[in-house]
Amino acid sequence: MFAIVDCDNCYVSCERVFHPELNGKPVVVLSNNDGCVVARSNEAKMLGIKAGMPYYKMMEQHPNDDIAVFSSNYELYGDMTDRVMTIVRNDVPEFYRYSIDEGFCNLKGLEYSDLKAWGEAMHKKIRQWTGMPVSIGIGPTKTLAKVASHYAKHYKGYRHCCMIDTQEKRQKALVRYEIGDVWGIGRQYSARLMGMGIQNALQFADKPQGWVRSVFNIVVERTWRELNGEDCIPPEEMSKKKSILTSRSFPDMVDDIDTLRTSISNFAVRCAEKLRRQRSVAHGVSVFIDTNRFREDLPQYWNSSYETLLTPTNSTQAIVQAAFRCTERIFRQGYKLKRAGVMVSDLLPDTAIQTNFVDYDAESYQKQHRLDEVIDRINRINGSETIVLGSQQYTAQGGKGKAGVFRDSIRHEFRSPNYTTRWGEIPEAD
DNA sequence: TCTGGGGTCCTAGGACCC
DNA sequence: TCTGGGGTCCTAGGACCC
Repeated sequence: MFAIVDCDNCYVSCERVFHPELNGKPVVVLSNNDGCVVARSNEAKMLGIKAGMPYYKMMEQHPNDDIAVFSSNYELYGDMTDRVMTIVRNDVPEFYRYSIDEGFCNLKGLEYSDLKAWGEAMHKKIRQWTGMPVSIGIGPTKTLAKVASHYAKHYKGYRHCCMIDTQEKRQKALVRYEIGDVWGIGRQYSARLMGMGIQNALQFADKPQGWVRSVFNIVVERTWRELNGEDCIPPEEMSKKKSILTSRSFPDMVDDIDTLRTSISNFAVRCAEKLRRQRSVAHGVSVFIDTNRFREDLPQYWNSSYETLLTPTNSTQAIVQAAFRCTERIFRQGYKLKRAGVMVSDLLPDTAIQTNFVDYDAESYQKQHRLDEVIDRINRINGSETIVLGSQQYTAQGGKGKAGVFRDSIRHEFRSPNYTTRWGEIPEAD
């Protein structure tokens, strides 16, 4: 049997831990730049606020509703959810983190204990120790566990834990489950399935396997098998990433290369840090830039550029320089850019670097490596961006540009403090 | 005025090889 | 008029997830 532990309205719940007066009230958390609604409390959902709705539209549509609004604070959410997942990990034979707010447990060996009681106790413990409300679904496959967690979340009677462990329970759960809510069935597939008269998960699961395979593909077929009780999604302990992307939308549009380079530099530095954290090196670096697709009145331009590095690396300097070269190749005068990003790909373990004869210089390589290590350590202890490259802090707009004070150019007007990681710090005092 | 930021896997088709 | 039969690798695009 598998269990999934899933934080309820994760980001909202993190904020509420430090604002208990907001329990029972509508609360939303916004994406970067305070752009879209990315998390909603149940009360906010009941007001009809949709996920992904632009913040300004929410304000237009709800001028008189008393809605608490937070900018996203990933440092806080990351730390809170780490605590939750640690509690679970320490209590089960096998655990893997699936996303920031979910983790799967393999409960093998516990089959003869009362798993439902285990789930209820787990919920209680997490709530007590961290303040985070979670829902727990248990089933013979991960997809069925997901179905179960949906019921745990929406029906009080389950006391935060629902288990599918018999055929009758499976059928009862699936017949009332919309096809589009099934894990692995997204918008496109559910539209097609509905067109064929398949509304709920049981109708889908009852179709012949060969039909599913021939009309769709092996991915959808795998979901079908899971719904029929066959475990076939491999655990994949979120091992190392195969590519790493750092990208942002700009709060204001960018049309000069110096400002763009500053952002690209920041993104490349983040990519290099993430590479080193997972002990990988990258063979490829790419950069993309994009105008604002919502502004049909402005000329549109998007492009990307990729380059292969002679020697795979995770050195900040090498990756920033490659990203700069990519940027030069695609930047065009006269376009207002809204978004850009840096991606490192073709990742390899840092233990197996295939060096290149032409440009490999062991001494400077070692030097750079030690420098990166020291900077990582300082930034880990003192907070990220304690030390930055010169190229990261150019500010054309100037303004707050106190020398040596690096600020990312992201709007987050309603950000809460990093309660659990940096006491006393007031982010974005200005 | 104002619209996020990450990832994964699969498939079809083209280039290229013998 | 009629023009083989395999392979592999890479890429772009499309689907999905959170």
